[in-house]
Order: sequence, then C-alpha cells, then structure tokens
Amino acid sequence: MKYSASKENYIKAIFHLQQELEQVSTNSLAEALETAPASVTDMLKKLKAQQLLQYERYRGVRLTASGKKLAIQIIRKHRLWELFLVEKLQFGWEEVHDIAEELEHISSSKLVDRLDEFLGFPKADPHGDPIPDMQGRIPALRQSTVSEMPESGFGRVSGIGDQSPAMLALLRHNHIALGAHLQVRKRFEADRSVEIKLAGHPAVNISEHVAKNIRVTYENNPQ
Amino acid sequence: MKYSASKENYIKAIFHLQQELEQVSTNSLAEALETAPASVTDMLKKLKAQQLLQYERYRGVRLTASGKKLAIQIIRKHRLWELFLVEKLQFGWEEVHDIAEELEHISSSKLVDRLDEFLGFPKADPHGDPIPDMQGRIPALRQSTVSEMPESGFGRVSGIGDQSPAMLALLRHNHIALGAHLQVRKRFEADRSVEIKLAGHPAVNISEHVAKNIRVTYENNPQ
DNA sequence: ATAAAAATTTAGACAAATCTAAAAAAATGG
DNA sequence: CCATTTTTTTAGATTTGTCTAAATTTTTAT
Ligand SMILES: [Mn+2]
Ligand SMILES: [Mn+2]
Ligand SMILES: [Mn+2]
Ligand SMILES: [Mn+2]
Repeated sequence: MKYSASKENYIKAIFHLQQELEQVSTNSLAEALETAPASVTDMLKKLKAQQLLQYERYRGVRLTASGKKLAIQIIRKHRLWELFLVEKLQFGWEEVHDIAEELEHISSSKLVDRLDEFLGFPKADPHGDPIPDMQGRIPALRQSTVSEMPESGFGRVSGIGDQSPAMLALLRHNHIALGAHLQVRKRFEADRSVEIKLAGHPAVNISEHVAKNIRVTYENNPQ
Repeated sequence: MKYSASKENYIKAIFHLQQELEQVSTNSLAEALETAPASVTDMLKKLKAQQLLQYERYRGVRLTASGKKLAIQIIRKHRLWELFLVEKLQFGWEEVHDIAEELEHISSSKLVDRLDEFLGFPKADPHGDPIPDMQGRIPALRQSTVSEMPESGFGRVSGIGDQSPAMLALLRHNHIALGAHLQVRKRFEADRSVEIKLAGHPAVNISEHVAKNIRVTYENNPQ
C-alpha cells in the first residue's frame, strides 16, 4: 500500500498524540497539523475507510494495528534521515527536522533499510529519540542522569535535581537546559567528571556532582 | 520559488525533449509523461503563467532561461541521488532511477550541495550521464572509444565499429552491449589492453583491438 | 486546393486535500 | 437539569492535477 504524504503525516501525528492521551481528539490533531478541524474530520473518514484507524464521530480516534505499523515505519524513516543528515552531511541537529519531514515520504523500503545499514543500525536520532528497527521494534530509552551515561552516548535533558540559584547559574552558563540534547564525550575516572557537548557550543567538563544533578533520557545501547 | 513535483517533472521532460527537437510538441510531452495530451495543454498554461516556458497554442513549447535553470537543478538532484544510491547504499545502477525520481523533488538546495560534496563533486551519474554543478554547468562528455578512456573513467557504450560475428560473439560473451555502462579499471601499457568492469559482472580484460572497437560516451575529466 | 488525417485545445468532470461558515452534539457548571 | 460554551461535524467552495469526449486547428496527401 502507498499512502499520500498528507495521510502519512496524519497517521504519524495521531501516533505521537496517542503516546499521551489514549484517545486523540479532532482539535488536538488540527492543532498538531496546523489545519482546520473540519479538514481533520474529512481526512479521518478516509483513513477509517482504509482501516488505519478506528473512528466514531464525536468519539475521537485510535490507530488500528496496521495504522500503528505504518506510523512506526514513517518515524523510522524520519529519524534515520535526520541522523544521516547530521552524521554524513554535517547538518546541525536543529536544521534536519524539516528536511526529514519531506524525506520520510520517499516510498522505497529497501532504501530505508540500506540507509539503516549504512548508518550502522543506530538506536537513536540526533535528538535522542529512539529509531525503530526493521521489524518496528522501538529501542527502550533509559531514564537516568548524565553521571550514568556511557561514553559517546546521546541524551536529552529531562529534568534538574537541585534547582538552587547557584546550580542553575552553572547550568545556564553551560547552556544546559530542559530539553537540550547532549553527548557524553569522555568520562574521567580520576574525579568522575564528564566532558559533555551541547549543539553549537564547545565541549565542557562538568563535575560528578553536577552530572548527577542532570536527569536525561538516553539510549540503552549506544554505538 | 517552490514548484510541485508534477510541475518539476514537466520541466525536466521538456528539457530532455528539447535536446533533440528545439520545439517540443504537446503529444511528445504527453507520451514522455504518460498523461493525456489534454492534461499537458492545461499544465503548459500554468507553467507559462509562471514564466518557465514560452507557449503559444498549437505552436509547441520552449523553456525560458529560468525554466532551463530549474530543469538543470532537478537533473542535478536526480543524478546525485542516483550516484549516492549506487556508491553509498550498494544499489544496482538499474534500480536507482525510480527512487531518484522521487528524491529529486526534495526541496532543500543545501541538501543537494552537501550531497555533492559528500560524493566528492562527481562529474557523472551511474549511467554515465553528466552531473550539473552548483552553478548549473554541465560537464562535457567525450565521444570516443574505450581505448582512449582514462583509468577509472565511467562511460556508456554508444556504438560498435567492426560488427563481424566473431567480434559480436566476444562482446556478447563479456556482456558489452549498446547502452551498457562500464568503468575502465586499469590500462596496461605492455599490450595496451584495458581492464573494464560492467555492472553485475566481474572485471574483464580486453585487447587494444577490441577497445578501439567499442565507441563510448564518457566524462572528459573523471575523478 | 481541398479532403482526410493528425495534433492540439476546449469543455466539462472528478478525486484529493484543503478552507469558511453554519449546524449539531457533547461537555460544563451553576 | 438546563443553558452556555466548547468541540466536532456538515455543507458548500476552492485549488491542483488529472481524465474523456468533442471541437478546432494544422498538416499531409491527393
Ligand atoms: Mn512529513
Ligand atoms: Mn528527531
Ligand atoms: Mn520525478
Ligand atoms: Mn541516470
């Protein structure tokens, strides 16, 4: 089956919204896709006819098994292309989303799988989000602190423990903020300090104390 | 300016047809694009309104300067993606066209230029066709024989001189046919024989006599 | 020169994806 | 429990790219 880019965008948006609320509303979809709610209603009828989702009017929407499968395929393509752009074509992590938004609709599945191989079957994209594998399995991400991250692992800042002004000043100075993505460049056993790199800034060293204070979401098996 | 994939396909088809006939007819375009002639007429009006071509009804069509420029950009993308698929993702040269037909419509021009750099600013695609550079210049291709091709140069078989049964048997044995693309792997000064490689077959050595008999179109400045 | 053939355009439709405005259903809150 | 607000759907258009059938123009060949 081949679906239009528009339909694929709907399916992907529903999948993402479903992570939070089990039931996805017309208005939340309209907001996510930047369309009029009326357009969403129209499209939901078509997607239902194609068995990609369950939908009863006024009742919200849920993906079927095949809808989920499709969503995961698109997300896989999106994240692999993002990583390709950053790793191989030297793009910054902040400029790749819009391009991947187009590339994710290229239909060849052989292409995605070859790209996956070319990139060494990576587990996470440049933003730290997990890349589904060929079978649609999504690698688990670990919730922990920078002090436990492996060398060369990517992660995204999900929280700060000690939020004292002194600590926040240090973090702000190093551009460490909620949602920021970072890479552990090196771990020093001497003092258990860690060298980390944030996009657009030189690498910096942080003490074990600070590293334990930065909560992150990161891939379980980097490399 | 951003154009739809459909419009880009029209512009590209007109450009290619223009290489032969200076004047491109509605029917030839319809055939090339596998659409009804009426659809072509409709689209030509739109493309004319966008100043991409000159068009008077019943009079055929010609690209304007900006139409040509757009065509060359699309061809550049198409051929760079084809080469990427063959060189980096191990696709066969015969399976890449359809995928490139989709990839050529990805809009980011930064992406194409980075891809160009990633591939080492190549001069020809896997089919031996020239790749326009960033400024839209198309490298000249030379018309000659295998015996004059430089080492590691790619070329496409454009003709056979001696067509005796004996010669044809030898050529067929080595899978050398009109339209085949080949690469010169090594030139041996000892006997002026040449080792050539055809897609999907092991490299073979051909004598100077045979090399002089295979006419090819190839890039002037390989590497 | 003119009739037949071929090429091209026009007319009228249609599917996909979108919109605005109006109607209907559901949720909320006194 | 009912009135108001919010959400969602329906109705009716619009744009883009396509189609078939019919009309028109150009070309070709007697
Ligand atoms: Mn998209
Ligand atoms: Mn991402
Ligand atoms: Mn195309
Ligand atoms: Mn090609």
